[in-house]
Amino acid sequence: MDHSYIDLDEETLFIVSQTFKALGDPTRIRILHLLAEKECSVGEIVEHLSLGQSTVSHQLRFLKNLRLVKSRRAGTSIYYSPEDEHVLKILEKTIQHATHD
Amino acid sequence: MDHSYIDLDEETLFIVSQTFKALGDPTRIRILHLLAEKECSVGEIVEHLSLGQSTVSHQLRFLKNLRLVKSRRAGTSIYYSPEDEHVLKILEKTIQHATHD
DNA sequence: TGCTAATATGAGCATATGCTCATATAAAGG
DNA sequence: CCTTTATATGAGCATATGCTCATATTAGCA
Repeated sequence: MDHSYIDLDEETLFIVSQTFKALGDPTRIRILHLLAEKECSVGEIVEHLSLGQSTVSHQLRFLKNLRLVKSRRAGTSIYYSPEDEHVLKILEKTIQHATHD
Repeated sequence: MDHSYIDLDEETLFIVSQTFKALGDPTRIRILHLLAEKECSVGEIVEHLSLGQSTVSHQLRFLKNLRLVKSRRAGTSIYYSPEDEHVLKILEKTIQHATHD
């Protein structure tokens, strides 16, 4: 029997699974897809997507911890935008794929 | 305020999130990554990845329901291989991305 | 037809996830 | 400073997820 297959190391596995987990939730997909179109404040996300303020804040923290979004302050508002181009492209391509099939 | 943004429809959201959820688990990533290299029977997956037989069977059913893998019978063994090229490419690219950075 | 090997399935359990409610923090303006 | 507006955070709860154990199913073979 052949045992030459080299498994993925634990760190790679962790990074990759975390990344896809981030994309595996409808709320986060909606947020990222919106931010792909334009930078938004928390309040704008809440309005556009009809979500609770707390929900959005929690999910943004999640996405920020994974460096998928970044933020900047403008007065009392905080504006979010995508940070990881690679992940964003994957998301948008998969949405295209799901839509046009 | 501008409300012209068009949200993703529910079905697209479901398909996309399900797809990424499938890739969001280390065990399934390992299985798919192995199958990307070569078609394997359930027993071979169990051996290569040191997983429980039941665990592998359950995850394969999950992946098959999403049409990410297909199977063929050969005697008492059942051989699995990837079915969705698009998803497989995304996985492999993301692994590359995580590895070489 | 029994027996064995390979795979599938269901129940049960522990942990993870995502939401809501309430409250905390932070900045701007009077 | 004090209030208002915007955002963040923590606790609690319901559901989802992934594993293990036991058992069922299926195909090959004596």
